[in-house]
Amino acid sequence: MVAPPPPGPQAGERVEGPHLRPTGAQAVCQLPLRAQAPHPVHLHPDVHPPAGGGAQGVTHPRPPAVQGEGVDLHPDGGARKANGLHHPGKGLGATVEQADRLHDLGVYRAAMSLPVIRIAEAGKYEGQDVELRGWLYNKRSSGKLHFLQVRDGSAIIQAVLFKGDVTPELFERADKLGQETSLIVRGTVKADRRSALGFELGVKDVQVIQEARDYPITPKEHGVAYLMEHRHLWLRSSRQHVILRVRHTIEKAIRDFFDQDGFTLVDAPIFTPAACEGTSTLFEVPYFDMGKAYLTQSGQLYMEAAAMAFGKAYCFGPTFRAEKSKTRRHLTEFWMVEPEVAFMSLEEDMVLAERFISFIVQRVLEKHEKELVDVLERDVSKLKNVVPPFPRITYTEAIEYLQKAGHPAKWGDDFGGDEETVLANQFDRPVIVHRYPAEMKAFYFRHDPANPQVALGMDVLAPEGYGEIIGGGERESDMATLEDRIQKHNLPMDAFKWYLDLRRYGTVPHAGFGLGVERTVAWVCGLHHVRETIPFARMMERITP
RNA sequence: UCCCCGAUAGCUCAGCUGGUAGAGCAGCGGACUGUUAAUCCGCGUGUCCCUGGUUCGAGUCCAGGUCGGGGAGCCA
Repeated sequence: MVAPPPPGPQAGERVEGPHLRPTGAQAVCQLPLRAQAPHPVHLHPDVHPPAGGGAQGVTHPRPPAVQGEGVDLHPDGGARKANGLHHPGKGLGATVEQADRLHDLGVYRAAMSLPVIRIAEAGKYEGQDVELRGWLYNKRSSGKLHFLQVRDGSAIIQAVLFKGDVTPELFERADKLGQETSLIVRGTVKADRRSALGFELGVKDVQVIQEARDYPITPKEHGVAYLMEHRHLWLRSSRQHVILRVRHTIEKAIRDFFDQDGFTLVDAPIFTPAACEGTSTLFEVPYFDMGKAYLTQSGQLYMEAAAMAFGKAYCFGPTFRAEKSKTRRHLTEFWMVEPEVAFMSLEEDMVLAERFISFIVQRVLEKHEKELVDVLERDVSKLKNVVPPFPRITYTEAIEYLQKAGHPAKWGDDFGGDEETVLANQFDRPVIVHRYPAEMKAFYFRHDPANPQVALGMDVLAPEGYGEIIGGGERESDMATLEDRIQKHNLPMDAFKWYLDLRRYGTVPHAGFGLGVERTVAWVCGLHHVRETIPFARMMERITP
């Protein structure tokens, strides 16, 4: 738990406007608008393949202003209200139209032999004419030239229009395009030191796919609540783009780590018959004639079965908690990865956890150090420390330390957020706290043979106040002991029959842990709140978008 | 469930001890051949969250409600 001086942006944080997002140029639901009499070299063969959806009537070459059914085309930006923004598909056979569009694009490419490239690889095409497909991120102008910032999901490039290089119609039109207008740009890649990317595009031609108006996320500040309402668009912003790419890298690193280490991915079920641990509040769902089922709060028990089958196994999936927690580190739906290993002790579990976390963090640094610094303003020196071994202290030592530091903690209490932060702040990398009072832990933890008062469990606390990112430990492998615990915890023995079978048929010592993906991403990125670490956050009072 | 804070223009906010609201940005029109949240000139914008109360008069004070933000407990 955490309640610390938030490292990242504060509660009232503002976030930038523009956006980013991958995906190819597709799903075009609006007829393209084209510059009249385009650049001589790059004439638009405004010839659609025999328009199957002839309803559009847009098969004529270069109409001055074509009116289709429900769709008006405007050669300039003057008549935007009529520009069909609000009825994209009206009167269109969308499928046919899309097909035409894609076919159409193919014709252009073939006819002009222009490579269609992603912006991130623009450097490979210096001096060449290329085609980019994307969205207008922002624009500026200065009299006789316009600067269009175009993004395609891979990066942003500045496309420069000189008045003398394009038709007057196109030049005027370009100045009126709204943010997030989808477009295709053709031009020459040029090296330029003034560009963040190192390259610019000298524009020869712009083809508008759909003209966007009044995009809600402007290049100015917005509140978090507003941005969360527009999460589906907020994903396009450069900040969100970095965060979700780091999440992607972390998820890939998780899979790579376990894959390289001989683990088998075994997916755990989402519907479960009862509370696995008997602790948290779960989401109930009706389940045919069998009464109620619950959304999983952990795949661990199933991973114990998997570990007995595969030796080393892990699951990686969503987890659900119905607790009414309104904090910056809680979601009702979050992702957790849970490895479980046969013949593994608590000590080895801690070694696995520190190797695992270090691997993830170093992988993120390899791939995203520049973005972490430039966009998220993360102090990466604190991440570079994250290498084994991690400091380890027992719960009892932690309590003693807190008491010396003047906290009213006593043995048997769980740590509050403040205490966790105080502990974590003593170290320059994650700290492992182990051997908690047995009573605080779930029934399946093995108790320490040297001191039955404590369970062989461990938590990994992230630095800088991010709190618990891993919880795990060694499981009870003795059947009689386990049966006894299930009874004492008042859990339904029936539901654990299969679980006890794991002890009946070839039981072995085993251990594992669970790592919360969102908290890990929040820590690595230095974010204030976990809601930014998942594409569409589910929280107590938010289920849309 | 409990505690604290907030709600004013499309967005972000200001609005003092009560006198019927105003900045920046966005939008629109114009200027500018190197802009980087471009700049400069001009234009428009309001159920001041809702209901009731106090008052000559409420954005402002009071009560209740709604919605949002943060925290506690619990967890990853």
